[in-house]
Amino acid sequence: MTATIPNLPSQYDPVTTEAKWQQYWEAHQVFKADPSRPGEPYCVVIPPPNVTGSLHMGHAFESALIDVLVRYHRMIGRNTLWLPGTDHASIAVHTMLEKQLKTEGKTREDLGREQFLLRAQEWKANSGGTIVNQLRRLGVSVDWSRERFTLDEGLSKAVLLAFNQLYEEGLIYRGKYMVNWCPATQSAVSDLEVDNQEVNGHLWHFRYPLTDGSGYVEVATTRPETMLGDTAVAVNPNDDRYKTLIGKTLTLPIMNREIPIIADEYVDASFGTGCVKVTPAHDPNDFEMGKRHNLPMITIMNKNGTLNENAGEFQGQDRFVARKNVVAKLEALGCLVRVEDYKHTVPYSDRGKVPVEPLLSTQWFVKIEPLATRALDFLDQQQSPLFVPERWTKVYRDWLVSLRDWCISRQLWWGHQIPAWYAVDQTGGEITDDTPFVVAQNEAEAREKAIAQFGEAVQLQQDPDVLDTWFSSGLWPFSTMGWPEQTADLERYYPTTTLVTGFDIIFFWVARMTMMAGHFTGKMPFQTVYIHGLVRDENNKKMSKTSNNGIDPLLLINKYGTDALRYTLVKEVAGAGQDIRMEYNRKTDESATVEASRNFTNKLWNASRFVLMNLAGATLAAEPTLPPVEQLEFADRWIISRFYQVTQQTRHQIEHFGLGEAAKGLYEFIWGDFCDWYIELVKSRLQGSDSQSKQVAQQTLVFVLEGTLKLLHPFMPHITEEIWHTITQAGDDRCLAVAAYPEVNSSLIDPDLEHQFNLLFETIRTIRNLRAEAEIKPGVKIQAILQSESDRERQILNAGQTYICDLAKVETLTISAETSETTESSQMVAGVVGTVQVLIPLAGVVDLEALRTKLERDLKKIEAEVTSLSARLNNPNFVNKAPADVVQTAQATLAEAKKQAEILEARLAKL
RNA sequence: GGGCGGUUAGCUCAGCGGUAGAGCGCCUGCCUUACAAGCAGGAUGCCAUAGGUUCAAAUCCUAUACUGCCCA
Repeated sequence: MTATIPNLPSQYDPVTTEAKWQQYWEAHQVFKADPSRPGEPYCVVIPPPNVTGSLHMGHAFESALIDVLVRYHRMIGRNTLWLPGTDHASIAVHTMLEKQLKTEGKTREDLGREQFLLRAQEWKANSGGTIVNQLRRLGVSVDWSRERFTLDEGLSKAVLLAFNQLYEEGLIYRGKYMVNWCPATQSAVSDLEVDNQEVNGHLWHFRYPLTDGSGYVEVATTRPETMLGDTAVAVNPNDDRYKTLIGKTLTLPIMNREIPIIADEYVDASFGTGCVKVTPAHDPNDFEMGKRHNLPMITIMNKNGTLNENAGEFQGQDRFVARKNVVAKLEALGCLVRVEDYKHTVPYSDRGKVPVEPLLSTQWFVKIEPLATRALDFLDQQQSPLFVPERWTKVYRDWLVSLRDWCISRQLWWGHQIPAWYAVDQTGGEITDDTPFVVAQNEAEAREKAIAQFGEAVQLQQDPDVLDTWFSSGLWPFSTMGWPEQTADLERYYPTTTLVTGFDIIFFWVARMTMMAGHFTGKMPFQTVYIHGLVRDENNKKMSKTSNNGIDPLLLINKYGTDALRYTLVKEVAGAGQDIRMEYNRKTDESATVEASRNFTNKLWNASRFVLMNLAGATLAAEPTLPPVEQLEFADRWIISRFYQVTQQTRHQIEHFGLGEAAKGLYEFIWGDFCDWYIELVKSRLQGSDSQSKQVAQQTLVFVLEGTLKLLHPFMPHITEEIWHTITQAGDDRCLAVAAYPEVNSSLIDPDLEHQFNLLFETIRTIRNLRAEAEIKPGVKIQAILQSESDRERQILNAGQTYICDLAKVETLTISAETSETTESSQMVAGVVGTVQVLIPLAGVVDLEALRTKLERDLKKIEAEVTSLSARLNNPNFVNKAPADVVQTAQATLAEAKKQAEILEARLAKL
């Protein structure tokens, strides 16, 4: 459309280019979804990062994967929405703020709930945008106009409704159960927030005397202080050693409490002495046993981890101090038998980083079984959702089968406050375990309900606790689209198409979403769950905050560019679901793998420069087209065939989540086929005088380059957008991000042609190799003789004559069927490709010994091939049982190898 | 203890029934007017070990070893 050919700067500059296009896409609302537009919907919701977090390699990796999928589907015409947002990370923010307060010598109680929340909001306002802005630097194609936050008004409404509905259906209940108590954050945490760590501890053996003075039993424990709360000792009913003791009582040392010896199947007779102390209020298994045997449940601990009044003389001591003191006391009483070193697992609080205490406490729970059953039905009857890779299905399934009820209350302030109001006037103005309550969507409704139940004078107080963050995250795929309102978005984009997330979050998040979605929407929230691995550091360690081994993606982005980093991450993911390792030098902030990708961007940049620099006299079309097919030359047809092949492969790979393979395929096409071969093949035409040939080459270059930019765009959005605008002279109104992805034109795919080119390339390589070995200077033009008895080979070589001459620097090329007098000479170096004998005459000295060595080496290789192939073909089992085409290929290969051996032998004979 | 991965060139990893590949690194020669972040050529592997299935195994099966992860 213009005669002025723009020029690109000599080096690609990612920093300014990337910022430019990120601003452009956002300003032009390129990724804003419109439910009223046509096209099959393609929708992804972002796995919401913590609002207060900052970008780490995991986000970069996951976002890169999602962006490839989303950009691809947008380009193939799907009505696409990628919805971004963040979650409020209740415990993380809470502990962070408490730490901050501590440095000021304050507690949250000093501040009060209102002030504390103000502070939290302030903090969120200041640092909450960090991760979102960092995500922008990845160039993700999200719809920012739909950004959501789990504490938003809309999402909070969804949480309220969900809670109320589940409560009314009897799926949420309040009760006194054993929970994981984190003394550091002083909150209950769910089973999932507990991390079992192996520690080198001790096993203390104690002696408890029988009350009747007839002896004693020996018990062992890793937590001696809990003995203060023991209310029984249990043995296995089939354990002959203790059968006679069942029903007798013991006197608990220190506390001098009389406790029974009970029989319970739970006890493993082969472990330790076969006698187990039972502390129902401080151990989950003991709790169950206590319930079975109606044992008293004595809580000996305060919520901050110190012992309470039930611990007698140890009251007020921290649990670990008390542990030492209890042991000392038992020793003084003569009840300590022995102490052994013992490796065992201790549950730690994920957030608090201290051992959790199993504690009997009143909390809110979600009854999981009906929800899990629903999700399981979807999985078993409709294979929904589909996991990629498939093996994660089992992980997901096993989890749903073995779920325990979900403790959802947290004794924290930052989050969704539990919508339950207590009639505190009924219990002396305080919330106790027995205070009656109503559950409602708001205080007014609660009052109405409460008045109906308790009369006008009722005094209400809302539950001070908040909900587990995952309760709101579980609603994410539909709450973000406006649920419970029937919005256009919900109608159009829900259920979402694909969820992309790490396997570490299948339990936390994926299962909770499917359970919640199954219950509230009657559908699975996504069709496919694409599970990726984790990013590991250079020592193969998982990157995490606690190990402090994270690599800041922004450092790499600043150094190599977003496209290079993204491409590296995607390329590495070939074996889907596999962890990827980041190779990285912490001293220099360099990464060889990212550098390689950066080099690739530069290669693409310079190939594009080359194309533009050679368009003199040509016009740039807004939509490049192919030259008329009949004008296409040999090489043009070849690159076009390759282009459509790679188009087909790329589309297929992306559709099947083979993102790494797709990325690698494009790399090979661009660097190998397009740059190393096609550009080199057309250089002489571009400088030549045949104007039609020149024009066809120009047009083909532009066509293939433009199509390739489209193919590559989902992987490297910025550089492709930049180059595309230059070569298509697109104005502000068009952009590559919403251009149509190339379609496959299979009529132009020509495998036979590609084979022919392989022979040409091999011939060129052989000549180059011979030149190098003969130490012919790179600039020197030479004479070459190609001799083959095969008509077809000669035909191909003839068609590619100029290519061979150009690329192998051959001045005089002779292609013949027969050996001639000149070829009989020993004054030439020789090689073989296919059944073509490649000969380069050397005026003067040929190092005959060197040549002989080379030929013998080649011959040896080929003879080995002949031997193995012959052996195979002489085996009747192979010929009879192997598929015909395999046998045929083997025969053809053998024939060729024999011919090659023959040629080499003849050559050797001439020396 | 149960489950799931991984083990292929010096390094990072592809390949997953037809006889081994890439990038980086290494060696040699080149500033050939797109690119030295580059070009051309080259070397390098008992595909962890042992059995088995098959005409044929890096590839499928069974053990073993080492290694990582998840769950108790």
